[in-house]
Amino acid sequence: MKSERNLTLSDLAKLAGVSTSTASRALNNNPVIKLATRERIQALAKEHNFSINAAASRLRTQRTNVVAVILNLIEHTEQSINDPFLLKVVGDLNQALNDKGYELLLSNSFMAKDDWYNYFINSRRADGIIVVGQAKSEQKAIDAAKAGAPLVVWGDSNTQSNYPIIGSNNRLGGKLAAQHLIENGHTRLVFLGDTGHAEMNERYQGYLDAHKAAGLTADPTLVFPIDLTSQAAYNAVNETILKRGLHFDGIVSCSDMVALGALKALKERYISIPGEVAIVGFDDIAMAELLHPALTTIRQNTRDAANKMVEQLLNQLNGEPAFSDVIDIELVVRKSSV
Amino acid sequence: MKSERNLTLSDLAKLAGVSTSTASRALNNNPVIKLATRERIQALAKEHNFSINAAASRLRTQRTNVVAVILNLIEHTEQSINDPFLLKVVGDLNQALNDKGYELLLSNSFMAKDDWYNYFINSRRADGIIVVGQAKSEQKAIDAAKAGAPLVVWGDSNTQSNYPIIGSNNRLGGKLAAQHLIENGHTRLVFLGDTGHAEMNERYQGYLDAHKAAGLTADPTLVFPIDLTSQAAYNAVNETILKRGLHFDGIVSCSDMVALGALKALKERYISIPGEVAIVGFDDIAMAELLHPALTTIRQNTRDAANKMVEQLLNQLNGEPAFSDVIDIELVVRKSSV
DNA sequence: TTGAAAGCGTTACCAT
DNA sequence: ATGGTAACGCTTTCAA
Repeated sequence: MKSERNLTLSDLAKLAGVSTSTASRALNNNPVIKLATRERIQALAKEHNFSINAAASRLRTQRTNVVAVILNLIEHTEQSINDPFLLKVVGDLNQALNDKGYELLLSNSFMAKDDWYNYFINSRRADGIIVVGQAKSEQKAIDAAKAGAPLVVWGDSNTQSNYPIIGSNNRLGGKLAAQHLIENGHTRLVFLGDTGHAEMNERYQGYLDAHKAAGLTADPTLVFPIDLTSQAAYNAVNETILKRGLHFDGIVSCSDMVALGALKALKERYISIPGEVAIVGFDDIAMAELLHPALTTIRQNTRDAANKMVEQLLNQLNGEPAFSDVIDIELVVRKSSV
Repeated sequence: MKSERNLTLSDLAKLAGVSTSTASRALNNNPVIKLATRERIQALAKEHNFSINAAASRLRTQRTNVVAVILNLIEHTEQSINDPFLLKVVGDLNQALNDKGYELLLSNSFMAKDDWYNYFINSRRADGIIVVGQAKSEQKAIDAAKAGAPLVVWGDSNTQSNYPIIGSNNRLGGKLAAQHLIENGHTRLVFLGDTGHAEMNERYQGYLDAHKAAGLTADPTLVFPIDLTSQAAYNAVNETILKRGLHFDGIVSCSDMVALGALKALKERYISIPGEVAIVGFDDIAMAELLHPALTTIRQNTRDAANKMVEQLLNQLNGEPAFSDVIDIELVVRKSSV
C-alpha cells in the first residue's frame, strides 16, 4: 500500500537478525554467505515484498544494468519510425538484453540529446549504447565512441569505424536478389534504394555483382535513390513509368516496405506480377508473406543480430575487445518473383 | 576520454569557486541563484562536458523521471509483437514522455517480472507504468495499482478498474465500420475478432448497433473469435469458405493486420474486392493505404492517446486524481470498401 | 544570495 | 561466515 514507508535493506536485515552487509550479500547470492542464511533472507525479502533500491545500488556500484537503444531515424522521413523491421529489431534486442540481465532504455535520434556519451553514459543512465540504423551521418556515434562510450551500431559492418558494427551481409543480399531475378529471365532490374547510404550501397554492389556474374551490364538509369519509405517507392515507380513507359522487368528493393510501395504502383496499372515485373524485397517482415502476391525477399536474421550486438556490447563493458560482425541472410522465394 | 576520472558536482563547484549547493541550484535553474551565476556555471558545465549523475540524483530525490512501458503481449501468439500498431503507440509514447521530461524504459509482459509494483516502482527503476494492450487477464495491472503503482493502461475504457484506462471509442469504431458496409449494400458481415477480449467486444457491440440501426439482424455464425494475427484471419476465412462457400459479402476486422490476412485469403480465390466482399480494417497503420486495394479502416489517434496516457500518469505522480478517457476515432474510406 | 552539512540506501573494504 | 563503517554524488534544510 502507498502509506507504509518503504522497507530498506537495513530494515530487512534487522528483521532477519543479521547485519546489512550480510543481507546485501545474501540477496546478491554471494557464496561467502552460508546457504541456509542466504535462503532465509531471500525468503524474508519475498515475504515482505522487498526490492533493492536500484538508484542506491547504481550509485554505489557505478553500474546501471541498463542499455540505451537509440533508433537512428533519418530526418525528414518520419515514415521510417513506422517500419515494422525496426520494431522487430527492438523486440529482439529487448529479449537479448533481458537474457543477460539488462534493461532497455528506448530513445531515438530526434529526442536523444546531441551528446550521447554525456547524456547516457557520463550521467550513469545506462552502461552502454546500441544504435539501430546507420544514418548517413554517423558523427554522433563516432563522437560517443571517441569519448569512451561502450557502443555497438547496427549497420554496414564494412564501414570503417571506431566502434563495432553488426549488420547483415548486405552485398550478398543484393546479389542473391538480383541473381534470382536474372535466373528467372528478368534482366532490366530497377534498384530501389539510396546508394549514398552505406547499407544500401552494399546491396547495390551485390546487385552489380549479380549482373557481372551473368555477363550483363547494369543500366545506371535504373537506380532510383529514394528514401526508405513506401511512399517514396510508390512515387518513383509511378513517375518513371509515366516518363519512360514500362522499361524494366524486375525490381530489387531495399526494404519490404519499399517493395510494398512499388507493388502498389504496379498493381494500380494492372501490370502483372511477376509476369511483367518481378519484385524482391528486403527484411522479411511479417507482412511479406501476406501480401498478394506474397513477397519474395531477403530475410535478415534479427534474432541472431540482436544477440551478437549485445555480446559485443558486453565485451566492451568487460574491458574485452569487441568486433564488427556479419549476419547471415537468406533468399526467401515467394510468388512475387516466380 | 576513458581515463580521466569523472567530474563531480563538487569538482565543478570548485572550478567555479562556489559551493556545491550553489552549483546544484544553478544547474537546476533555481531562480534563487543570481542569473549571472547560473549562466556562468551552466556554461562551465557544458565546457567540461559535465552531466549530473542520475543515480545519485535519483537516490537523493526519490524520483527517476523514467516511465516503464510494458507491452502486454498475449501469450502463445508471438505475432502480436510484430503488429506495427504497437510500434506506433510506443513511438508516440516516447515522444509524449520526452516532451514532459521523462524517459521510456521498455519492457514486455513476457519479460517483466510478475510483480510490477515491486520490480519497477518499489525498486525505484521508474516513477510510473504505462501498459499497452489490455490482455484478457489484467491481474498484474490490478495488483500493481492496488499496491500503489502510478499506472495507466491502454485498452477498453469502459472496463471497471482501479486504474485509468485510455482507449479508442471502440464501440463507435465497430459501428462506423459496419454501418459503412451496410450503407454500401453489404449485409452479411463477418466479424473477425475475439469477443472475449474487452476492446474487441466493444467493437462487436458497435457492429451489432449498426445492424440494429439498419433494421438488420446480425448472424451470430459470422463471428469468428480469432487471435489478433494475420495468420489466424487468413486461416479462418479460408476455412469458412471451404466449408460454407462464399456466404458473406463484407468483413469487419479487428485490426489492419487481421484485415490483411483476410484480404490475402480472398485474393487467392479471386474474389473481387470490394465487389463480392468489402472489407474494413482497424488502426490505420501506415501500410493500410498501400495495400491493393487500399484498405478502408478505422483510424486510431495514437498521438492523442499517448498524450492522454502520459497526462493521466503525471496526474497520479502529482497526487491528483486520474481518470479513464476515450479517444476519438474516424472512418477512413479507401478502395477496399467502395 | 550563498554555504555547511546531513542523508538518500546500497555495497565493499577491512576486521574479527 | 558475519559485522562495522565509509563512501558513492547528489539535493535540500537550516543557517548566515
